[in-house]
Amino acid sequence: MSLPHALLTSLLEKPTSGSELARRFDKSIGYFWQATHQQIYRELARLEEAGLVSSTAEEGARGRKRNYKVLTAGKAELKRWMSQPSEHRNLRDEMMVRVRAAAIIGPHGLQEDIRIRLEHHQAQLALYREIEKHDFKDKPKDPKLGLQHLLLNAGIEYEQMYIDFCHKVLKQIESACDTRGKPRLKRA
Amino acid sequence: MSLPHALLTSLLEKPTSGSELARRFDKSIGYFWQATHQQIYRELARLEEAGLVSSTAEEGARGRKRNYKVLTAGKAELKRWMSQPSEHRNLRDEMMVRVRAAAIIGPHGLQEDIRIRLEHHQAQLALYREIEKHDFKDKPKDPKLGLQHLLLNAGIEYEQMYIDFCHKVLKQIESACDTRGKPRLKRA
DNA sequence: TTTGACATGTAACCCGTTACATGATTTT
DNA sequence: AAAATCATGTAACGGGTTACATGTCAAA
Repeated sequence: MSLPHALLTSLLEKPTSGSELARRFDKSIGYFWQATHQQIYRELARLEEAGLVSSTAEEGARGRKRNYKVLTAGKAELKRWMSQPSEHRNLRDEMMVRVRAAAIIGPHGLQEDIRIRLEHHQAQLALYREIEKHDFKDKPKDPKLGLQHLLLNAGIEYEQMYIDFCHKVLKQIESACDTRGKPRLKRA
Repeated sequence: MSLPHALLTSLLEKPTSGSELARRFDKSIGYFWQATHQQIYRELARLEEAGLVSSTAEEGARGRKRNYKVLTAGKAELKRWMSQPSEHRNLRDEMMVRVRAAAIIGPHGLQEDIRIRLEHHQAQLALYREIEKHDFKDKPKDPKLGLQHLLLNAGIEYEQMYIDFCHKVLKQIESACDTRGKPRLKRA
């Protein structure tokens, strides 16, 4: 249940509207926690209902921009949440399942899929590096930015790892095909 | 939608019952795709309904062990799925959200949380290494195991990366406290 | 034969997703 | 003023999770 707290964090940094939050979620926090605008609106309504945030707009002002800001209770809730043990989420990656399947029944076109993923992760890596250059390289050691820089670096390392993994799998599939002339298929 | 295909893969490797699959999912495939026994039973029922697997048990034999095996159509479906582009899942990690929050309102007990996570990931890493020693070290280069070894290594590298990240964050928080005597808090 | 563990199943809930609708605002 | 766009919202669905229920089998 991180979404409300991600929103609180984002609103604490700078009060804004739901649509703006949705856009901001494509960056920064969005690298580790994504949300569609429907989720965000739903959650903002709940947060307001719970008295954790307030918005500048009368009831039922559909279509008009609402500006949200965090109330004291909201900040308190965020602190409370921070001091609780976080829920652990395991890795969950469809491609890994496919690699496992390929180990059983052969590649069956997995290479193409991996190449697509490779492109995506390479693009993501390039984006992160661009952000790093733009946001962190000039300010040598602002301690306020330290944690955010660590987050960005975690993203960078993750992408590098993923890219590396893709290359290894491609190489492995290729070499297995070379040795045996053909991907291993147990005939049904 | 990987669960049915993960089940097909697992059943192709060795036909078994739902409960056994649930147990096996705690290992191997389970490192990258988890499922509770309810999900597994639900999905097995669907797969049988769709004619992709068959089970040894008359209708409505509740409580009695059912042995599932993959039918030809099931294997075909798995191959079809493998040649389709896979869905991309972004990272989604609650701890990262907390680190981001800590960058805004200060640590607030985050360190303790990180230490718990550290222990977990260290234990996971140790487990993976144990598996590697047990399953892969003696068989130097069985090409059939190549992909599975790569998967295991991906898990190992991921855990190492996560552990490393935790250490960095702890260090950063600590040093920030040293410099300023106290974690930076904007008073409400 | 009763107890307890095991195997399967039912039900309800919440989050995340998708499709779409409606009110406001800006552009032409 | 009509059209396009923006901001917010409603509704429905599916996967994943949790709690619990029921039937089977083996051990005491």
